Amino acid sequence: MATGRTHRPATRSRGIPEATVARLPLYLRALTALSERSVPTVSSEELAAAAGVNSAKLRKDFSYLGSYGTRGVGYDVEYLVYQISRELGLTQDWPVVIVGIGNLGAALANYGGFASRGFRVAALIDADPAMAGKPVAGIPVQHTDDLEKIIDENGVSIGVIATPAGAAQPVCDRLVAAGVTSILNFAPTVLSVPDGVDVRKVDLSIELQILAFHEQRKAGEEAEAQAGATAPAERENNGKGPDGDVPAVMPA
Amino acid sequence: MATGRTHRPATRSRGIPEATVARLPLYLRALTALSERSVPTVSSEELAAAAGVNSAKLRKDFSYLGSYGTRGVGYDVEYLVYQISRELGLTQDWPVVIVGIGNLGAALANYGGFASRGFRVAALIDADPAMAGKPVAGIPVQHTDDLEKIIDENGVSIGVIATPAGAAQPVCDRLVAAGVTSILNFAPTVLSVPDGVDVRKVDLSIELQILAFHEQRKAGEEAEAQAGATAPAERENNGKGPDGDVPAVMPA
DNA sequence: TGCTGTGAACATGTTCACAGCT
DNA sequence: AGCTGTGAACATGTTCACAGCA
Repeated sequence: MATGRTHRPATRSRGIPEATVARLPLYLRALTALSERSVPTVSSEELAAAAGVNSAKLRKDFSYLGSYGTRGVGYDVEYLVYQISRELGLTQDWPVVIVGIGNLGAALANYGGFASRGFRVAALIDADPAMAGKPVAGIPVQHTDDLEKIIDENGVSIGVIATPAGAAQPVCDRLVAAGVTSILNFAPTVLSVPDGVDVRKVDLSIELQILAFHEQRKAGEEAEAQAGATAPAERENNGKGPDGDVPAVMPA
Repeated sequence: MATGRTHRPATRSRGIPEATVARLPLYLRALTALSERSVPTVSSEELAAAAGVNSAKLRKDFSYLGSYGTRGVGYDVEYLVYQISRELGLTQDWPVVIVGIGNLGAALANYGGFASRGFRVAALIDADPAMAGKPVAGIPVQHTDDLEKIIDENGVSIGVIATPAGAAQPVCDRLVAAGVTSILNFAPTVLSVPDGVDVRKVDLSIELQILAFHEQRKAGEEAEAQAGATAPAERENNGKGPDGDVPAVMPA
């Protein structure tokens, strides 16, 4: 998914699996909480529980970063916090712009989790002239016209798109043209970007739909269990044919 | 993640891979757009492009649902829309509650993508008495005290948590106790739930951190390419110790 | 003794390439 | 001829189980 690029050929492996990268922030959060409670060391078992994964996975994940633990003891909390932060690139400052300051954009601007992790909201951008100058989360909203200038002056390489679906691709194109190489997209659209640009998508309704799928399956299992005995081999219809039950057409 | 549970032991397979389930909403969205433009059929190639995946994957995904295409022709748009909707459980109505009506909760309440997919926001719930009665997205906010009653009266099985991190687990417990079996969690916490309850997590800052990782890697590769020669085998620093920069503090 | 670190077995997911139907 | 549907090869991710170090 839009992510990988050329492998690191020379030097050492440095190939941290994508699945591991996705869990590092989780570990980091758990470790930060321990750090605040001044806990000096944790075992893989304890930390795994706090992060909601199993300990074998956690140890394997950490093994990709290096040998940061001590056998018979566990991991030094502060040291691990530092190593993971560095690995994730959080020891540097990442200026971020948020484009589209509606409900969601405002929520993102106010979200504390960004600032505390090295992300700095450098600017808020919206297409509505009425918004211009209005402060959101203490930051004045700027107009889309100045997008390129803003990106350039702040050295922004990460952009967040929280516009309506229709505006997302044009905004994306402008961000990329202005030099942004990583995009977090909240608009319900597939963005197309040139090679070398990473896109991650967060889609609220997709998550709900996945839940609905499992929810439905639970209900089905109950019914099945009640009915006793062998379930009726799944709606037979399946043989194909635009017949079957039910006409067609979606809600909308 | 948090999703799977006991495998279906008996009966027939009906095992749609999790990865496929996660893509069905994507296909559905692309198909709905085609449907609106009254396009009667699509090839796997076209649909795959619209959904941002490759065509082999799409065909494999559909093959788990059944043989819904026509060789030499493609897929009937309306028919597929219906089949996927049914598979995802979207042909039925899913009442949903949103707990925590801050910026994010309000954004969710206003989000059009829910209503258009069979999800109905049955209630908005917040702990702040000052919010009670205030309408958000046309729906009056109710107080947390009535949570159980609301769940019960509306037959809610899906809950969305958009509270601050600290409130998430208690809210989750109450939702589960009241009968909710699927939870979409926006709070930056690991929720623990009993068996049989599904949790999906959407974490804004985690996504940014993953982007930062790749962004950093890009920068590193450039530098390396410029500098030529072997990279300086990992910052030696930090022989352990509570030095480091390391910010700290949890989101909120 | 008690933990980490990791090879090896297993499970899941993706891609290829082509047989088979329309 | 043109497309779907799918076995088989491959790639990635997870879990097991234990060797090896503190």
